[in-house]
Amino acid sequence: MAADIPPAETQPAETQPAETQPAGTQPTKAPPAASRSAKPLRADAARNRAKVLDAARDVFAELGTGASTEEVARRAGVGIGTVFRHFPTKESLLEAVLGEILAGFAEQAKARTGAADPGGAFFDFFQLVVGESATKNAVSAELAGAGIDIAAGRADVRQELRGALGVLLTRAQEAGVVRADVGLGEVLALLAGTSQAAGKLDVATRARVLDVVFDGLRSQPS
Amino acid sequence: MAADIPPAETQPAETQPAETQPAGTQPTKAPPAASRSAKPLRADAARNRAKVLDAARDVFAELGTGASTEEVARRAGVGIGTVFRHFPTKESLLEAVLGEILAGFAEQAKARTGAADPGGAFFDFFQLVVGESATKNAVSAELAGAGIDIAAGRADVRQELRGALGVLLTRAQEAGVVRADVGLGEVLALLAGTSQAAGKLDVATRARVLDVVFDGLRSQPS
DNA sequence: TGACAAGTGGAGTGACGACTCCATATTCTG
DNA sequence: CAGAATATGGAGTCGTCACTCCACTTGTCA
Repeated sequence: MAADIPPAETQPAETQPAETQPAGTQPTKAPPAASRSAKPLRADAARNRAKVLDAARDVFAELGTGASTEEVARRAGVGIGTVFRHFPTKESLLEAVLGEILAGFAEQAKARTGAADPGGAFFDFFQLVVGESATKNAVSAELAGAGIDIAAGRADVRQELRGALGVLLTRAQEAGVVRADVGLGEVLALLAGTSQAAGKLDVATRARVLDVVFDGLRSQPS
Repeated sequence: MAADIPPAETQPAETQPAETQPAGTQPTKAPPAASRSAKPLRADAARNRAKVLDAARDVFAELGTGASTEEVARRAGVGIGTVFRHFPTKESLLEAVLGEILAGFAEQAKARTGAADPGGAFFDFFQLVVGESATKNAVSAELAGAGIDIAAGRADVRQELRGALGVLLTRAQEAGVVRADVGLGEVLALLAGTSQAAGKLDVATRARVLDVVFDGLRSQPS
């Protein structure tokens, strides 16, 4: 479960190299990157784009989303002009970063949809997200807060996440592990809130908080 | 002190959009809180200070803490100079607003410390804070997030809140209603996280989220 | 009531941030 | 390898914001 979010894969021009999809992932929404229609992007350009995205993730995580674009450029080792060439707006940069993070989560969720132990898969994923968010602090704060609206452009990614998490949740409920009266909305809220709070907690406290939330989510005997 | 808890708010919500108030408007809480020891403060000055604080609360709640000081001045119906006379720094303004909110919570918590039903008092307070925060949205986001550090100056108020909540928690635990293995830190994190998440939830979902958290906090039979 | 301290408003200042422009550099194509 | 297409960096523009300054108004007190 120590699966990191792969920071690689910045170039969306290709379809998933390999997907661990044990069962029934329909090609319904198959081409996720299809809409990136136009240009092949020159080699150095692609490289720089990736550098910027990487730097942006770090900078925003560290300094908050209020960090200046210039700081991102500096950290990426490129000029501001380059940053703006790839992301015409600071907002679009934020959106891209957020999108990448969400995509990572979505992938992790999907990888678990076929797990033998639905309850374990659900809680495991929940914990993973909270853990990740604790590190990426500021970004996830934004993720949990207003930032998620900013990322409205990545509606596709959000849908993907919601879908996968929905499956995880349903299966866990069908297995009788998670109480039946919570929906995706509640789980997402809990996930966001817990992630948000986890950021400034030590591991032990975080574990106890998670324990409380998990207990609340479990099917009650009564 | 074991009196009834008035459903009253932290502050009477007499929000009026008008900026130039007609004669006969009672400013909320003319003499600012308490222990403002030093200066006698002229009558109109006190009035303006209150207007600014009020406006600031609204503005920051509505537009986020990024809202400009000028907007606060406008909303309060005073000049920017006046705002800065009372709060020499934007940060100090934020601090004052946050301090007021926290003080309100602390008061509510204290009012419940002697309640006959410790469990009820604890959960009731928790719910109250979450509900308030949902309205005051942006401010509480800040409260839950980095903003709480900004308000470091109001350490006294924070301590007060912690103290009162601590009593509430302990009593609820002694009554066997709340599980014994959570501490103030966990509760505060849960409170902050839930408040944060509650902001953009409809009432029904919010209620269900609270239900989950409360169940998690309750003493487990196992 | 008059005089003085306290308070006020808002134009002005300096800093900083997002975003533009373009001369120059790098990659690609035939 | 030449030329076209693309991409780059960073100085410069424009707007906004926190905060200052001070001529003027208002409250207070003898």
